[in-house]
Amino acid sequence: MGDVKGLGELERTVMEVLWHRDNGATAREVSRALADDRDLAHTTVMTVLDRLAKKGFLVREREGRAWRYRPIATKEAYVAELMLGALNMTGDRDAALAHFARSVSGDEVELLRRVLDEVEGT
Amino acid sequence: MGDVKGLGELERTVMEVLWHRDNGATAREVSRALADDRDLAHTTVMTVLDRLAKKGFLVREREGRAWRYRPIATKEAYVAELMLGALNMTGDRDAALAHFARSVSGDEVELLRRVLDEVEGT
DNA sequence: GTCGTAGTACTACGGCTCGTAGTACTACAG
DNA sequence: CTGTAGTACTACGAGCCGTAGTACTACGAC
Repeated sequence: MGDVKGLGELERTVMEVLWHRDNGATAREVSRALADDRDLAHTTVMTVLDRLAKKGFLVREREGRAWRYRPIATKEAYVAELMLGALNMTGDRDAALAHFARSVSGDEVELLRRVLDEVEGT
Repeated sequence: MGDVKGLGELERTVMEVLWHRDNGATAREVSRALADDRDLAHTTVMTVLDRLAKKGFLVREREGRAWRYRPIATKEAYVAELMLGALNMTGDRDAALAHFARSVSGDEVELLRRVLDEVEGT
């Protein structure tokens, strides 16, 4: 399992677009989606999509002459993996985990508790 | 609150050394500590320490003519902050958090539960 | 059948970070 | 006064990322 790479700003923005739609998107679609906020050359978007695919964040499959890109993991999985990556960086997972648990807000403590209960049932 | 920067490989190694001792260390001490594993010029270590200080990971204070460097945060705090950084990257903290909670091992679920209980008491 | 349009692949370049280190200067010990 | 440890400052090459151009292809419209 390779280490979880952080993504760049634009890369993350593009991932965001893909995460927001079921069924992925073509370069053109991503381009259009970003057109409102940012003024990017179409090829820029294509390059980024290509890199994301090479990095293993996207799969692409043919759709006519174009490619349709799909995220391999959900955003939540990605974030969770980043978190685990950070956690693995330490020798003392427990200490770090404890510290983390104390850093989340009250509501989230509630949420965590619920999820833990649910996991317990497994 | 700036974003949590990831550290480079060597930077982390150096932080590791500092985290492993109370009371920080001088450049020379870090140099010596690393001498076994890596063959680094002394100035390299100094540069790294300097950068870490500039990035806000270390404080330094005079000790004779030398500087003594001390981590500003504990390793656990750093890791926790990295995790929170990842978590903040998402719009849906809850979903990510839930996903994360499901990704930790059984023992850690136990640990988390204990910590949560403790927090509750606050 | 040719012309525009959308699509692809490939290449490129500048900025920033990081690993790595040299050099030049200073201050204290013997 | 000379070596040694220390500092500050500068540097350079690799890699990543934002950004994009160019050159070529395939399909639809006329």
